[in-house]
Amino acid sequence: MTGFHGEYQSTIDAKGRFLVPGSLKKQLSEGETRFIVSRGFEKCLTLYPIGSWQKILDKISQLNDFDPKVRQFRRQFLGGATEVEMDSAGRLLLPPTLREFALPGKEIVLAAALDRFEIWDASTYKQLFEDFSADEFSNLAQEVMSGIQKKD
Amino acid sequence: MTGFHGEYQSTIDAKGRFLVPGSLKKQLSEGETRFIVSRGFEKCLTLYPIGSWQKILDKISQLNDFDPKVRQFRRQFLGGATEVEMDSAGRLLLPPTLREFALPGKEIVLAAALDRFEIWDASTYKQLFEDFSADEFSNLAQEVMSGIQKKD
DNA sequence: CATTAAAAGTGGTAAAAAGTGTTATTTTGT
DNA sequence: ACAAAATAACACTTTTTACCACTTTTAATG
Repeated sequence: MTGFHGEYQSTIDAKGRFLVPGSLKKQLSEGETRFIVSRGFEKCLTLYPIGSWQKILDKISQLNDFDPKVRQFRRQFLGGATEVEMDSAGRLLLPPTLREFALPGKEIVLAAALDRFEIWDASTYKQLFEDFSADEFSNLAQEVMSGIQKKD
Repeated sequence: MTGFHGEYQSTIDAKGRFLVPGSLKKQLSEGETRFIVSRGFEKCLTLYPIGSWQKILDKISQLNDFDPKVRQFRRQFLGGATEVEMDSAGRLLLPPTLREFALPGKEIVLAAALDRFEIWDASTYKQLFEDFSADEFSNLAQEVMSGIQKKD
């Protein structure tokens, strides 16, 4: 089953680590301790269990790197993608360049996103919802979901 | 699997050397200390482990060298390509011409790019991401990943 | 040429910083 | 209240940094 769910808070310690919340860990397979962190599309990071990442990487490595657009995309997407592993206490160490990119504060939010998680700065994340009215939400939902064919 | 990952910072010392970060070294095979550095397509350098370089070289040598365009490409691509070897302390010495080409400052970033690394001036690299909106990114992603065909 | 001076390259070391692991204490949920 | 999880504090190891010393190469000069 590859659909994560939930929204968790954590804090980054003095060494740049954060504790993976226990309730999130329960969604991971036994011994699933390795991840890839990378820049997200918005000002957040993305946390891929190693399996989810591999699928994406396979696709990208088939692209033609002599195409400048491919290179630009690759840099945005792959640049920064770093493997991290939970330590004995269930913590993850974030690479400095990525922390600078998306996590100005110590408080973070881990939000499930299909087969991966997004890591947000807590206040940035909160802002996302405050800036977004119920109406806007409803309209967006309609727009986005209308193109989807129902499966049976 | 030859997919490098990660993004690392380093600094060039007075003699033009930089220390290969320990976490990057872990991704290299035992005794893999020789590399080829060359000009990248954009304002960066490319660092090929000797094996990755060989693959590209093989491709290029299959091109028809009686075609003047091929010869021009070959010169451009191979020109500047220099072999470098890690010293006893795990440092790499950069050829002056290449440093002038892409690395104005002392702070650099090494970013994984599939089977090789790109070496960027730190502030140039940071700029890459700051100048790039989430919208542009997702458009590019869509374009590149969906068959690569769409032109305008 | 031979000699010297300057520059470039190589290697090593000590101090600082970063990363890792452990334990104890507090908080939380059941 | 109890067990599990989160926090905080600390000790220890490894890596990185910033120097310094030495060798080799290059260039320059008499």
